[in-house]
Amino acid sequence: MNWQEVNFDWNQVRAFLATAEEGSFSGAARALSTTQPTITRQVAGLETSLNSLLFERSTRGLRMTLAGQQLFEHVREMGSAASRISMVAQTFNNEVSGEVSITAVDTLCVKFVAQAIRRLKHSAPGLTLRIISSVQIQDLKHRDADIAIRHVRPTQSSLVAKLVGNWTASFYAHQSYLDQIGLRPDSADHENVEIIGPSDPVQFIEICKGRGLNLRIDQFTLPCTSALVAHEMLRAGLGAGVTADVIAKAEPEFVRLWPHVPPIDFPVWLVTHQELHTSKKIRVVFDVLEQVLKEA
Amino acid sequence: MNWQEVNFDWNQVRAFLATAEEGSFSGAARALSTTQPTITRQVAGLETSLNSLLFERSTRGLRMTLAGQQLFEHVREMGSAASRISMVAQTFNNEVSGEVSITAVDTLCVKFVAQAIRRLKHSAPGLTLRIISSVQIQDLKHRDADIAIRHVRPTQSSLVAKLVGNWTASFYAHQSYLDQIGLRPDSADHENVEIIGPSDPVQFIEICKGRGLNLRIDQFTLPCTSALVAHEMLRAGLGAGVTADVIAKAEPEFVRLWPHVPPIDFPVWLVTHQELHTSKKIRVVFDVLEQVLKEA
DNA sequence: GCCAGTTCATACGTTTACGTATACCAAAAC
DNA sequence: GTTTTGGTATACGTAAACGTATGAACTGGC
Repeated sequence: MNWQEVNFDWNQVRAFLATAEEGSFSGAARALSTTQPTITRQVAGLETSLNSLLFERSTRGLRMTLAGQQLFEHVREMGSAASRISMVAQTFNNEVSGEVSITAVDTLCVKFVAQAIRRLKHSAPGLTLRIISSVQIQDLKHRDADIAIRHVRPTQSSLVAKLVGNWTASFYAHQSYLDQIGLRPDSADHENVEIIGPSDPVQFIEICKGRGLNLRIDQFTLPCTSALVAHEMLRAGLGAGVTADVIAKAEPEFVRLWPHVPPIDFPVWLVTHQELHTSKKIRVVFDVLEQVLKEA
Repeated sequence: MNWQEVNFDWNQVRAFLATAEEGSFSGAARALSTTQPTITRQVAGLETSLNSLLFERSTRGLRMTLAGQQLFEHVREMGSAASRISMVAQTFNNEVSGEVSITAVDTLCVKFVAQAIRRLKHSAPGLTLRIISSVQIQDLKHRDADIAIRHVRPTQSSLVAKLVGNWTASFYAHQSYLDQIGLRPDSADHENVEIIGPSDPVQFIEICKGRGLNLRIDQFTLPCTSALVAHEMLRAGLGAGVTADVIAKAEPEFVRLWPHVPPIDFPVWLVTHQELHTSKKIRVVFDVLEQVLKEA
């Protein structure tokens, strides 16, 4: 390594990375558990070392310069490597204690992750589980979460994934809703059914059409961004919607609709970072989650 | 980025990298232009943060632990990214001043790099050229040099290379040596000729055999690790040896031997890092070197 | 239009990390 | 055997970086 040319402060690079990610000095300070003047100083110091302006400052925030954008790519790679360092170091710790974070769709969090936590409370009492129920996919590569439950096969080579099941989902409605609109469970009628569904129904309509079910866009009267909210809407008898069969079977009042429509099947993947997979505490949680999901 | 988990000091990682590369805290301190207590502290701090011992200390030096070795891989990648940051930042500087380092076999340094320097002295007076004449190939990726003259096509994708010539090399000896051993220039006799050659002649003998010249290993009485030293030995009339024709033709007393042996041909590549190729000052030197080498 | 909640910039006292100096140890050179 | 030359560890005064406090400017809700 030619340290003559690489003579800038690496912590200042870290400040730059956090600032770029958070969009402000103050935000970076919060993320790094430090103060805004420190971040401001560090970024200014890096700008001096590299002899380039990284951000244009204004009273209402920052804008990255062209130079900053070009450097950002490599700065992010530095951050990725730093992330891997912390993960590999985790590996050396054989104690099953501390925190493990899990991300999944909220309905799964409620049912299966809760079940996993219950079991771990006995077998690994020192463990704290952080649940990140998120609609958008969390970035495992940068360690936003340790373990994820996903329904598509991960493509990144740095992740290890295990297929723990192939589940199915069907249309359901609460008995009270059927009574209300006067629909018989075995009826194929779907003209006047209101659908509780995703906020962007276009793609969803296509999937249904492939299965012989033609829905109109105006039937999607209750778009929900959260699957858990959608589930509660179903239970409240406000319409019909798609639910995983394993979840619906726990609700005695849920009635499956349109038996002629074949269920939608989807895989269930348990995913973690390859560096973390050898960590004892991650492994323990991973294995329990696998067990719980396979039992479903 | 999850800064909760990546909570170590990045400068301490830099200290670890330098220590691992240099093999000692003191060496790392010299490389980073700081002091040994600082490096010792920083590495100790990293060991605390990562909760792993990185080096086993003894009074006569260090030995990296298994944990250190496993982490080193990612630490090095962090260093590579840091290196790229400095290179990209160079790019923004449009002034043709400062330092540019060139690495090449020493004979080429003497003849062509010197010629390039002479031209640059007029066109770019603010420039300082550092010449790294090295037998082993310098690591351009980590910026041990900015520009290299090589005789094999570089394989690394992060390097840009330009073919500036296809040169030939033949056997030469000084007139005085021929007089001494009584060899006629057009003679095919090579039984009693002493060869000034590489320190490891086995591979070299194979190449000669392929060209119809059978040399014995005991003829290599003057192995040289430096091409420049070998050249001076030739000039001093101590034996025969292979020299690039473009270099030999500047020596009026050099006589080409064994015309029946076809010349060895080899490519001449001018190489730099892809990130550096857009830097103004690097570009200026690169272009002059290209010009000089193509004229040869 | 005003006020609460942002943002970045700046001044100043305190803490932290650095460099100097030195002790100590082991292997190589004399 | 002694000296030289490498290395790490530790103590302590100094200098650099940090956090607190505060100011100025802009946004958005009321």
